[in-house]
Order: sequence, then C-alpha cells, then structure tokens
Amino acid sequence: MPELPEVETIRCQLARKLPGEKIERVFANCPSLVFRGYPRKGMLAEEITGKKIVSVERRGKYLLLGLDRGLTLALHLGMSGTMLFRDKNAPRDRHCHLELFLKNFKLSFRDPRMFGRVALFKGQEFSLLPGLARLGPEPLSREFNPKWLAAKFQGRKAPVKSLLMDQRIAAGIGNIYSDEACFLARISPLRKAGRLKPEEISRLDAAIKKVLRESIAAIGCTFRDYRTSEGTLGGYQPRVYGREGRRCKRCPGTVVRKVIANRSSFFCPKCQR
DNA sequence: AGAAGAACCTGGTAGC
DNA sequence: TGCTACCAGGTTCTTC
Repeated sequence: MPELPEVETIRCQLARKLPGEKIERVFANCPSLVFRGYPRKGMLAEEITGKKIVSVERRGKYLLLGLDRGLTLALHLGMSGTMLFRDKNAPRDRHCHLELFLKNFKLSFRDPRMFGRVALFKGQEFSLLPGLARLGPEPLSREFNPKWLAAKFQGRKAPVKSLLMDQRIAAGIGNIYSDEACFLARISPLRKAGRLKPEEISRLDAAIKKVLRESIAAIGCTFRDYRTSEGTLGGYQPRVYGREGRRCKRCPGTVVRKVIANRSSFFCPKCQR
C-alpha cells in the first residue's frame, strides 16, 4: 500500500543512483503488469535495453523513469510493489517481474499481489493513460489548497474519505493517509464532503499536508509489504490507522473500524465530528 | 453525473 | 498437520 510518502521515499532513493545509468540488460516477465498497448509495438524489454536513465520523477503514486530518446517508463507499485537495489548476481524469486541490469547493480520490481503496473511511453503519450492523465494536483503543491478542495467538495454527498482517496482530487492519497488526515483535522471520514464548513476544509487541507510531510520525513509508513529501495522500513507511526479498539491518542475515546468506500477506515467517533 | 460496489490478485492468518 | 475461508487494498469497470 505505498501511497505518496512511500513512493516519494523510493523516488528519492532511485534519484540518487539511477540518473546517468545505462540499462544493459532487462528481465521482464509478466505481461499482465504491462498496461495494454504500452509499448505499442514490440516488447518492453527490447524497447528499453540500451537506453540511459536520465531522470526519476513522481506523480501521485506513479514513478516516472525518464529515459533518453524521450521515453518514459511509468511504474505503479499497486499494493505490494517494491523497487529494490540488488546485487547483479542476487537470485530472482517468483514475485520479481521486472529487473533492470545497470553497471554495478540491478533494480528489481517485486510485486506479490500483482496490482502493480508498468508502461512505456514516448513523449507526452502518457497523458493518454487513464489514471495518470486525470490525476489531480499534488497535495503538497500550491495548487492544492482550501479553495481547490472546496470546489471539489461542493455539492458532493459522498463521504470525505472517498473524495480524499479520489486521485483526480488529491494525487497520491490512499487509505492510510486519508484516515490520518481526517483524524488530525478532527473530522469524521463519514461526513458528506459537501457539508464541510470552510473552516473545516482549511483544517483538512493543513492536516493533509502535515501528515504527508511528516511521513516523507520518516521515510514512509511501514505496513506489511512496504520496503524502501534500500530494503529498510519506514518510521511513520499512524495516529489512528490500524488502531481499532485502542485508546484514541487525543481523547478518552476508542478507535473504531468501519468500511467506507469498500475500505477499512479507522477513526475516533468521540473527537472526530 | 455521481455514488456504490465488484473484480482483479496472492500471501498471511484465523478457525476448525 | 492440513484444509478452507477470508482479508488486505489501488484502480478500473459496472450498475443504479
């Protein structure tokens, strides 16, 4: 369940090592992970072999490896994906679907649950890919502010939590950080988004930015499958996520779990209104 | 158009 | 011990 802070952590680690590296050899297995039609013609492996990596960017939960000749290799880690630096001779297990062999090491994309995706684009083509194309603003950018949220929430009857997880509204927020942000803002994730007062929207905006910045500083949140590219764990400790039945960290209430938008959600009914 | 829910996938675990 | 059932969740698709 890598969300924005986890993907950003991985991006930073990749950005330190990859630019300038040439892809000497590629192992690619698992066509179901490749977005249909990308690459349009030919095989992923042959298209990227011999190319040089020039940049490592992130957009929402997508990693974008810029290659020479205007190619972009987009990677989505899904729920259980990891990008690991490994020794070139390290064995490959059955969950490893893509390996880029570089000069002195290899980069392994492992994804046991196969929710991850890989796609190769030329130029601005990636703006065609649904999901990537319709991503909303980065929550840590200026574009993302109370005014934007208010516009997106206006008239909407869906729970705040659903809209926070909508990638068209906030790129990169998932199940964990939507709960964390609601907790910090003292807003129930069940509230109809369109009913939030301006002051509450401002609180939510500030809370989103705060939890994301905190988690990035802590190199992400460790939950089950997540590992950084160096193989280490994240240090972000959730305030409310996963704490069902335990004492609220802010008041005498007890954290409850409730399914919202088909996802486990955690909140304190006493101090989140 | 918006809201709700299912499907995709497999490792881990609870329960028997 | 070994089996079954279920859960986790990001995205896309379907239904209402």
